[in-house]
Amino acid sequence: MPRNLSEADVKAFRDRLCRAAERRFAAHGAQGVSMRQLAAELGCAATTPYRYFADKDEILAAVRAAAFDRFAAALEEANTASGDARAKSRAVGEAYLRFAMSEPDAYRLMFDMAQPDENRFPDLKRATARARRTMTAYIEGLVREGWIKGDPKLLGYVFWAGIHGLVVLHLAGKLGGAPDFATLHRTMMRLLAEGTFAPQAAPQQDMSQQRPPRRAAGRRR
Amino acid sequence: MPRNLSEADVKAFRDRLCRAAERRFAAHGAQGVSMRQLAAELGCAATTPYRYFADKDEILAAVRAAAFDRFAAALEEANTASGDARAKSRAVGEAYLRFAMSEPDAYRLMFDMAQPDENRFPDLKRATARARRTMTAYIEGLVREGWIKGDPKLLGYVFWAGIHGLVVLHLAGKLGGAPDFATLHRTMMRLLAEGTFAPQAAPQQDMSQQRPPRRAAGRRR
DNA sequence: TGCTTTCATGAACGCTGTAAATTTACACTG
DNA sequence: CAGTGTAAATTTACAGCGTTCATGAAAGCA
Repeated sequence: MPRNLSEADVKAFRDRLCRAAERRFAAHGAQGVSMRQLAAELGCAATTPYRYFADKDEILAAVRAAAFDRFAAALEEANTASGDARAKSRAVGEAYLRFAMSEPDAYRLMFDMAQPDENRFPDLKRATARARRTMTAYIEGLVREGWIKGDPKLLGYVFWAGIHGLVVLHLAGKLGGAPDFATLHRTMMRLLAEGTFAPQAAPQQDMSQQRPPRRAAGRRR
Repeated sequence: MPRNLSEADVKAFRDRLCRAAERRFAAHGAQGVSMRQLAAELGCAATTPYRYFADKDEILAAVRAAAFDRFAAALEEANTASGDARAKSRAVGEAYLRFAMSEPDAYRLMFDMAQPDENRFPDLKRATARARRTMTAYIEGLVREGWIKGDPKLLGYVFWAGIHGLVVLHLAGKLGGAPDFATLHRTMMRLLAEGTFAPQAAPQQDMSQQRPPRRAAGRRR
């Protein structure tokens, strides 16, 4: 019988490769990294990784799944913050931004990439589901405690899209730094949260009819 | 003197190539299209395009600039809609979404791509500036007429990020179609707009202190 | 008709991801 | 301990990539 890789050996190699891949993906983009470079860094032949991964896409998927898991872990940890739902949501929001800003490449790897047929990679699917669950969970707490009002699922997507939009525009350098990011983020959150208390418009009726502009009003507080 | 390409000839070839490139970029992604394929479709040698473009990136930049111009034109046209600022903003918002949904690849080419050193391509820079100007212009109208309240520049970025976040998540298939997109978009716009009338929080004071949850209030209307 | 200059081309270079053939090295058997 | 079978690693090879450069074709002027 020949030598046979133990499960631990396989995991060790895969981990080593993923670490190298993530660093290089971050530096040069997933597509600016070649198998030969990766192999050289690992000190093995160019084709050796093919015993541990089906192809380059599978490496990318593994790296993305790892990023999703780190992201989810950060959010889950933040969600254990003491205090009411509002405090928790602040902590989670901060963790979200902290991750996006400190690991922009990982963030891009996660959300700024439409990897085709993600179903090929069950582990990636699991990790994305975990991250998503954590992200939207805290919205339910906010609704439950009355800090915002509305359908948690709907609001979850809207809040997520709002933050995500800011982050990707920021990471792409499209915000030009005009208003600083913290202001943008605070404004986005404040508008969305406060907006949930506005009376729901009558669905689909002719809202575009003339109606006098309002000039603020001051609700309360 | 030898034959000399007229300016019109150059423009004709560039346009022809850009049309083919855009179609193929849309179908297979900018990076899944090779110069050889492109040249084959044009019926010329693989290296002929290099007389008209410095490299593949310049082709991409030209295609992106064209997309930005079409996008800006659509928004500008919508901005001439009759009615007050609110009607205009509705028209512009619809034009934005219509473009994103009917030409998702062009949208991704425009916003979902961090082309390095865009300054290399002045025409691209011009086209992006034009699109951005149109996008944020209508916010000023809304503020001027009192439909929303606040700093137009800040609000412009926030509204843009909100829409953009929804669109990219939708295009990336990350919304799962749970709430339909129209609902998400309507909600986002409503929350942001109504939120601008909420009293501004006192800046930076300890807002995370306990404060009783509010259970709606109903502002007016 | 020739000369000159511009444009188009084909060949070639150094890459890429990866399949297939080949070599290496280990664990077991006689 | 030598021998052997086979998993693992390497080498080789291929098709394709973006791009450069020497070469050939065509066109205007003398």
